[in-house]
Amino acid sequence: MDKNPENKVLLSCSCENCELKSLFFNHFEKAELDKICSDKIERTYKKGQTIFKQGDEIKDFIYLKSGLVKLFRQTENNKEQIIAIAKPLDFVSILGVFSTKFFSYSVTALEESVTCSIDIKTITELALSSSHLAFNILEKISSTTDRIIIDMMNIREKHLRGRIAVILLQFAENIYQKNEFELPISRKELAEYIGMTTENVIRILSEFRKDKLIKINGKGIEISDYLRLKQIADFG
Amino acid sequence: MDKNPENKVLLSCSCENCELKSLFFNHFEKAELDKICSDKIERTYKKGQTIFKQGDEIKDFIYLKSGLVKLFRQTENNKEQIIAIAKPLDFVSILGVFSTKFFSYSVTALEESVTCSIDIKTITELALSSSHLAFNILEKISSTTDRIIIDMMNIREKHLRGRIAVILLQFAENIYQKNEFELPISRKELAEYIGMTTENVIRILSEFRKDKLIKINGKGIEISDYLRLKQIADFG
DNA sequence: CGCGGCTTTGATGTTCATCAAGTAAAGTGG
DNA sequence: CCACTTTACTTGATGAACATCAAAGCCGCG
Repeated sequence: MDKNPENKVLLSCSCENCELKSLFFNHFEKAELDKICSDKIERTYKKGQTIFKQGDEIKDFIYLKSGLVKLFRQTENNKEQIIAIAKPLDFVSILGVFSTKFFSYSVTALEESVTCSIDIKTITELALSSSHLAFNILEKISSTTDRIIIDMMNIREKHLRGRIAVILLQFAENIYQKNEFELPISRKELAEYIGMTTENVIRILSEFRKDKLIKINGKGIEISDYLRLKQIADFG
Repeated sequence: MDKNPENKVLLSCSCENCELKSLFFNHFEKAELDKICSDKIERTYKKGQTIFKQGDEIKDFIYLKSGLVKLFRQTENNKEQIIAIAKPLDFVSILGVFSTKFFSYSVTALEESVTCSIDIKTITELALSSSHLAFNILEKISSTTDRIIIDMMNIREKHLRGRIAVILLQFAENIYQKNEFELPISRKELAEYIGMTTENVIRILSEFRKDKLIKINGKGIEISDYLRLKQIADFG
């Protein structure tokens, strides 16, 4: 490639300010950074828009710059299951991204979101030429999928009240870092996330409200009694 | 390949014949192979023996040369959950192996098994110096954890009969490649694997026997009506 | 407007866990 | 090797947890 004045190139593609860079690109050679910078594509999605669909060919390696998205899959019986919710700086393409040709799940935006895509061939080539990059990707993808597995096993052993409590605390602690937040998903999606029915999600949220554990205002949730909710989450 | 006098060194540590080598060590430099060869430790475990325990420090990168092992974890409520069953050439250290200091799960042998361990520092150094190795480990670990996630989600949406059917077919197809096999785990462990009670595992196995889907002889299972079992597994 | 999707509550039935009790098998120490 | 203990296996009865069905109010959107 031709050598443009370096500053200009970097600034023009805005990678210089990308928070993700510090996360795992910190071992990059200048040349690699330039390559990614010139190849990467930023895309903005409105709430509800599809980023990719189950069955789509895997062309890009994608991560989330800002916003919130859900990863979900369609079962044989045509029901949807939410696999995970990704927040800024999470990788969105995790499952099978380097080992299969097609996505086994879909991703849609839960709020206005910005993704950054790098051609899968480019990132593969770079990973094959930079062991640090490969290793950092390995670390990041592994810890993400590990988290998913452990969370799923934790949820599985709990009764419905425990599941709801766990998921509310997850939103409060992991995603919003606040005791008061707007649920980014519907009751139906909540049900698909933790393996129960919509009706029971609603019923148990109402119970929690009556028991003064939380306040509900549509999608707005406020955790009023953190300790008791925590107890229920841990099995009470 | 190259038939030089150094073959002797390779033969002496027996890596030459290790099937795993072809799986992901195929890009190794000679020096790397020698390093692994001299550092690796093979260990034999009898049925029931512990390979490592939840909470142990992660000192080694471990894969299974022969035999069969179970990966399981202890929940807060002191119950055991089986995460996966690993067969020869599977990695045994998958969750958190490069991102945490302590194992979040235990591994025990279900039958006489041989593992090969490589010091975690050694493999990390090698991965950091060989992008091919790092990339191959990434591919292998990812596809293993992906498989676990998808299987868990498939199991979750099924009724108990479907779960048992799925798991029996998994043993027949993935592990033994035979319609007749000895269950390597107890009814209790089967229950811990697919999230149900021991009693119901037994009940449903008995139902399947009465319905002439399978034959049971203690731990011996024979699948008599593959098609109907498959239908139940896929939801029938 | 009215339509479809989301939400809510109640009533009903099914699936499943729990409890109990007995048999078989497998490990243990004298 | 046998008595002993423990662990695994099995079946039935019961009740709790949960899904399903039904009906009505709500909200956003074309």
